[in-house]
Amino acid sequence: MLDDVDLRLLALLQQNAKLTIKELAEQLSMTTTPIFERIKRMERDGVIERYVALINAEKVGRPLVVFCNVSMPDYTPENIAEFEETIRQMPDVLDAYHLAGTIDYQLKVVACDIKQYAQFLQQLAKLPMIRVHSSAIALYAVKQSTVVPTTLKS
Amino acid sequence: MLDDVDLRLLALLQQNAKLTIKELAEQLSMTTTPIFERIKRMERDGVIERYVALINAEKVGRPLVVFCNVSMPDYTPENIAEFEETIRQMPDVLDAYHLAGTIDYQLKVVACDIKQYAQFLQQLAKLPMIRVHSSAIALYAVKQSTVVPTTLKS
DNA sequence: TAGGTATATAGAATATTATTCCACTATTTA
DNA sequence: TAAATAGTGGAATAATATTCTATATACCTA
Repeated sequence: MLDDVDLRLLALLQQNAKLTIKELAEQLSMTTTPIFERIKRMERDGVIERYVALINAEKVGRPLVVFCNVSMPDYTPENIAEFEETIRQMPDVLDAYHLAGTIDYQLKVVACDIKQYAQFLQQLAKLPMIRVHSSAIALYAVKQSTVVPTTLKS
Repeated sequence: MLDDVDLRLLALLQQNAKLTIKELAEQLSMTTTPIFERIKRMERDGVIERYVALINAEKVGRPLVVFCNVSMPDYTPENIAEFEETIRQMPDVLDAYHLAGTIDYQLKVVACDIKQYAQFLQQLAKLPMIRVHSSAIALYAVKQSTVVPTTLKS
């Protein structure tokens, strides 16, 4: 479904979505027509999901990243659906993964400071279907990337 | 440094970087000139770091997300610098945070399958300055967002 | 109060880019 | 061989970004 040109195109667009069709074509040694068509096809097919601006969290007053581990003792479909929907609607939770193992969920939370994170935890604690297990504060980000590798292996 | 209009502008651009100046101006009930200037200013100031395409990891053959916890028993500046630089150069590691606590590091890794993740772990195991502590496999993503909240509190 | 600064409106001109077409070519496949 | 697929090269048009100018407004300060 995706050939080598597609994958290299995705690599470029993941690094910089502002590259023009012309620049992309040059870097891939092709003309603009097929590049344009490939991009549109991948947008249509959902390979490219969206284009976004990445901003500096510190500069908008969110310097704190905390990983919050949560378990769900009563693991029912209703509890799962309700908890996950609640999480999706919390803007401070940037990422949330359902994990295999005893922890069940890991939430990546951004906060202004510890005090605000404490408030966040209180919100979580109100949810009856989960138990907050532990929080791990990030000292700093070693790496923060949105670039999914497109070449096989590494 | 950032006023309310800036923050609302950032909220829009974080959702969809393809919005035109005109559309942004309309949504903020302003004219195009100040919107254009505000964006350029925030790009210059590093508030907006970059524009990227977000792609569907599954559709490029990376359906697996694993969180890998690593500790560094001999916590020296040299070991820290070397390990972190190694991590930055591993394309399968999308995110890496230095955590407060016993775990030290958490890596978010994307992989094609468990077999490839095993190979990744073997690569990590070669690094003499760290000890791989545990891996947590993500069953699925409840939420995946790059949108840092720009309004105070939540 | 008067002047200066910063930021907005409104409109226009130009440059750049995206988007859509078309004719033609090369390669692969049925 | 004929049809289908994907590319080249070029061109036309529409949409956008970018740069400017003139003017208005609010706010701060001397």
